[in-house]
Formats: sequence, C-alpha cells, structure tokens
Amino acid sequence: MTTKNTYHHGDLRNALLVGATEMLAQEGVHGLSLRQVAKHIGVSHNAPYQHFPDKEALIAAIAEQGFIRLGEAMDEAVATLSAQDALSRLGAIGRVYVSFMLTYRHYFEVMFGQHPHKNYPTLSGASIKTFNQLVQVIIDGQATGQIRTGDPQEMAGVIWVAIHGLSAVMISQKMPPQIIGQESPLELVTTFVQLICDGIRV
Amino acid sequence: MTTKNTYHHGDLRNALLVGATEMLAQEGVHGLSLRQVAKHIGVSHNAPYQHFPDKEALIAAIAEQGFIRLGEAMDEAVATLSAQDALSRLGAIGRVYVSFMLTYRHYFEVMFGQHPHKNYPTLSGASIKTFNQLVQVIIDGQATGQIRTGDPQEMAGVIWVAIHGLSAVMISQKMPPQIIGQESPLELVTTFVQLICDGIRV
DNA sequence: ATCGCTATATTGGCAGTGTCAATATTTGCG
DNA sequence: CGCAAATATTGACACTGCCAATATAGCGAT
Repeated sequence: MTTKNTYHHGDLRNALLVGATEMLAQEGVHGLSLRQVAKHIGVSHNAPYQHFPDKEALIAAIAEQGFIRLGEAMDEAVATLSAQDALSRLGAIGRVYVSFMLTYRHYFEVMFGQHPHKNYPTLSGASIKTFNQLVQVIIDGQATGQIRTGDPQEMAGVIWVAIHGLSAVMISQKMPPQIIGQESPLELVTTFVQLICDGIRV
Repeated sequence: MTTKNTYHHGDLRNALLVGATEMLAQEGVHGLSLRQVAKHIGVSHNAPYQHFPDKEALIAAIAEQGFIRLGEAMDEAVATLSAQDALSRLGAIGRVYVSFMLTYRHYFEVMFGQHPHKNYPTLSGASIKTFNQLVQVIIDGQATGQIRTGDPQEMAGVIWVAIHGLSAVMISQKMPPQIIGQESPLELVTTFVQLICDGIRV
C-alpha cells in the first residue's frame, strides 16, 4: 500500500519534498544535500533527478510550499478579525509573518534565498497570491475609511517590505542588536506596524 | 616588493579578501570556492587556512568590509545635505542603501546571509556602527523639530528595516512584482520613505 | 497474456568542494 | 648563527551535484 515495492517508490516527488524540508529544518539550506535526502528516504542518490532537474528546483518547490503555508497562516489570522478593524488586521498579519519566519527560518532562507535569476513560475505565482491577501486587507481598510486613499499595492508594499525586513534582520541576527532583543519579537512587530501607520514625521 | 618570493606571499590575507570579493561579484556566494580563489591568487589550495579558520570566516570578513563601505557611502550622501533637512537626508540614505545593495548584491548575500549563529565580533561591530549613523540622522531631525519625538533607535529601526526589506525584495526578485519594475528602483525608495514619514493611516 | 513503450529507479563514474594531517620553506628573534 | 614560530605546500578523505548507461516496473494495444 504505502510502500508497494522496493523499486518504483510511487510517491517519490512528495517524499523528497517532505524529507528535504525536514532536513532543511535541521541543517539549513547550506547543509541540505540531495544525496542525504535520497538516502534518508531509502532511494538511490540519483533518484531525485527523475522529479527535479536540479537541486535548485527542489529548493524552489520547497519555497513555493512556504509561500502557500504563509498565506494560509495569514488567512487564519485575518479571518477572526472584522474587516472594520483594518489596523488590527495589519498587526495580526505582521505578527504571523514574523513568527512564521522565526519559527521556520529555513523557509525564509529558501523563499528569499539566492536563486533570483531563474524562472519558477509556480513559485512566483504562489508568492503573488500571498502578497495579494495583504493588498486585500488594505483595500478593505480603505473602504471602511481607516486607511488613507492611495495605491493599495504600494501601501501593501511598504508594509510587506518593512515586515519582511524586520524578519530578515531578526533572523540574520547581524543588524541593530539595539532593536533586536529589546522587546519580545512580536511586541516589536506591533510597535513597527503602529509606527508605519502613524508615520514618523511630526 | 609586491611579490617577494613564490613562497610566503606576504599579503595573503588581504589578497584573499580581494580575490574572494571579486569572485563573489561574478559567481555569487553559492559559487564562491576557496580553492578557486587560492588558484586565482596563485597559492596552494590550503594556504587560505593560515588566515581564515573557515570558509565562513572569510565570508564574515567580506561582510564586515561591506558594512564599512556602506557606512562610508551613507556618510557621503548625508554630508552634502543640511541637518535642517532631515527628510531629504533620510531619502538620500535610503537611495544609497538600495543602490549599494543592488550594485553589489553579492555583498548583500553575504552581509545578511546564512551564518547567524556563530560570533564574529568585528563584523557585528561594523554593522552597529553603520546603523548608528542612521540613528544620528533621526536624532538631528528630532532636534530641528522635523521628526516626532520618540525613541530614535526604534524609528531608525523602522526605516532601516523597511529599506532593507525593500532591497531584499528587489534582489530576490521573488516578491510582489507589482511593486518591482513599476517605477525605477530609486524613485520607489523615495516613495517608500515618504510613506513611512507620513504614515498610512488616514 | 504478451509485446513493447515509457516512466521510474539504479549503479558507476567524474570533477569539484571543504577540511584535516603531515611536510616543507621562510622569516625573525635570541 | 641557529632555532622556533609563522607561513605555505602536498596528499588524502569524505562528501557533493550531476552525467551516462543500465535495469526494472507499469500499462495500454494487440
């Protein structure tokens, strides 16, 4: 049933994804090895190449899953909050985003990692779809008059980019330590979102 | 003089840094190989280990240089603008930051790349120093009454993090393509900085 | 049922990598 | 001058991604 025969695994592509994600969680993207994943699953070191042309392609597939899961988490966080309360929704999204990245920081590495040039259409499709969820929250907020008029994509962009930057900085642990570690990460997100909403100028 | 003898290069540590930075610019961090750098310089494949315990240590040294150079560029950009004009200064810093990262995107990979755990004190020192330049601009802006009161580090944090996120998104080319490519990158920075200054809320 | 085609998986091999150990060369100090 | 420390070299090992050739399984058409 689950394992039909030694030959012809039957669900190798998925097993590879799961195994690679698991290994990624432990070793990070740097320590992710196709051969190890294959060995862990119990197939030969070349079996993965039937389902992914590259190591990079496997990584892209993991990244795609990451965007999908992030989108689901954002959906959950927003669903419980009224569309009337756009600012709370933004805060909730921010907290979900950061905590997602901090929890599964291997996803972060892979979702925004170093493979910009090549084209993975389904990956970029997933990322766009997730981003559009945030845009929708902005649009709703404008409809209820809580968010000023203006291009919602641009505004969503600012928020996304700021939250993303915050995650990046927290994960890399290389940037302003004055900021990191001062408050709890999630409180920090709330502070940031408020600052973005209110602006900095007097 | 410059090359004394075949043995004992004389300035290997620096030559390694230069060579590795060069190769990084061409191949990216993924394609950076200690052995290739050594060969390019003309030393044996193990010579680097006299000056860097790790490949990671070499990368950390490059990252440190990156922060230093970024700080210098920020200094130049701010120097020509009056302290009275805090908002222009912020815009200028944002543009310098993004254009630095876009121009030397290998630096970006390395400055914020995947080596969070280990400790490289001089690296983190360099990054803090650079960040503090931005904090100073905020403080000046508060002194002249252009920026609202509040913890300058927190405010600098928002800006830094947003600009950093913008760079990250632009480099990874994986996120909202609705945003990227719409305007020129540097115009986009200006827009973003304005949005951050003014806030999003009505 | 069997033939054959295609998808799937395997073995073997290659060039390249980071790093360890042992060795060689040079420099500089007593 | 001599010798220890610093610096560089050679050799080796396990590991990596990926290519080529081979083997096995599944499955529709006859």
